[in-house]
Amino acid sequence: MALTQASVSSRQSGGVSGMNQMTEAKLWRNPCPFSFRLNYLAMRYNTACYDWVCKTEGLSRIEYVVIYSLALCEGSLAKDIAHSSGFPKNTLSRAMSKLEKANLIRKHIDDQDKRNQPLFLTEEGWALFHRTLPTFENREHKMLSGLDEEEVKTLSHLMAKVVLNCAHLPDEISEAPTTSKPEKITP
Amino acid sequence: MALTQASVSSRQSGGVSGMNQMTEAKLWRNPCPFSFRLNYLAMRYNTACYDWVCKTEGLSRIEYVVIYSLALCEGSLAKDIAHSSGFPKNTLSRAMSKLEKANLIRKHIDDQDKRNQPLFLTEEGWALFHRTLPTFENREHKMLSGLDEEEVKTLSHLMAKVVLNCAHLPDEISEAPTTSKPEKITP
DNA sequence: TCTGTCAAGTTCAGAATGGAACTAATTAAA
DNA sequence: TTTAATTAGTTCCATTCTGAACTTGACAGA
Repeated sequence: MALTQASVSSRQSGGVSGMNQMTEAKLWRNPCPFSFRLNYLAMRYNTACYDWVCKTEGLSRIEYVVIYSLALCEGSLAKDIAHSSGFPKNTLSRAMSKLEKANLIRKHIDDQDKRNQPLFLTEEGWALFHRTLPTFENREHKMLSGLDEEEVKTLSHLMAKVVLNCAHLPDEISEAPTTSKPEKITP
Repeated sequence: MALTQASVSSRQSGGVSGMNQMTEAKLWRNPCPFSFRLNYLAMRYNTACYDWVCKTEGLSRIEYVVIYSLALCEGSLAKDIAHSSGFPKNTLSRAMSKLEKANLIRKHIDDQDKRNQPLFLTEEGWALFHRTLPTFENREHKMLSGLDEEEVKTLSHLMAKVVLNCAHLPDEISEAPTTSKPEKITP
């Protein structure tokens, strides 16, 4: 990836951090600084980790997300994974077929409601999870290594708070653009 | 999206927040809680905003990212956008052709180095940016509405710190899995 | 027990994606 | 100089993704 050497040209290098000027701009004079930081950090985490898991285990991002999700919550349904990860259900359906063929997960059938297919990791699935987890933990740990213990706690707490708040937001933004409200058309 | 009604079945509902059990698990007993919160929040922001911009302006996520990036830093090159956004350069190349045809951006030629194509917004590009920005700002604002002013400041500060720290991390994870180091094989 | 509605998951065809090979320009080395 | 290596950006095409339609099952109301 990049952000290492700043191009020294008419667009002078960023200065402070050795980042290129655009990344500096997005960090420090961005009308949506929070969203940029989220996306940037997610990208720095995901690219490294999922490239690695693809190389070492031959699993795509979504396939690994299924394994990981089941490790945290066995017996869940495909739709639960869809909801917590944001992937569409047909993409998940494909991932799960592959994982089942690879004998990493198993589908059960819920006799209460035969539409449901509670999912479970096989022994091989658990083994894969346990041998890959340290790399993911390690990347997260390295990303946070610039913060002291107290700061990590604060950050965790605040982000959890935002996640909870987020659950109440509508999924879709209503058509109307955010023009200043047309109340008080005439005083 | 979801997280609204928890499925009340053998997998009992999450409790606290009205989220489904899997999302609760990923929030509260996840070995990588930070990464999940990042990805989840990014997803909640991106899905809503980019679906909206697609519906109202007919631009894909990456196309809008180009517009937004240039609004923050005109005269940048395609590779700068690639670096700060994580999209591959061929995908960007395609996006830029479309934006140029739509008369939203313009490519100049750097006479110092003819490989470079500094990019600029046209008047129409600026107009599009200005009429769409409020929706993005608004979504960010709503996501953070559960925090008070002081907390938002702290969160911003800590995330910026993590971004800066991240710039030094390697892009790729070395092949070797994170086994305990083989030092001191025999005492 | 129909009949209509909704939910979970699958299938499929058209669209989007991105790795690899390419062009063109620049710089470094011989 | 020539030659090799590097960089910005483009093109190609096999793979992957995803919206929409579909299947199957559950269930509410008449």
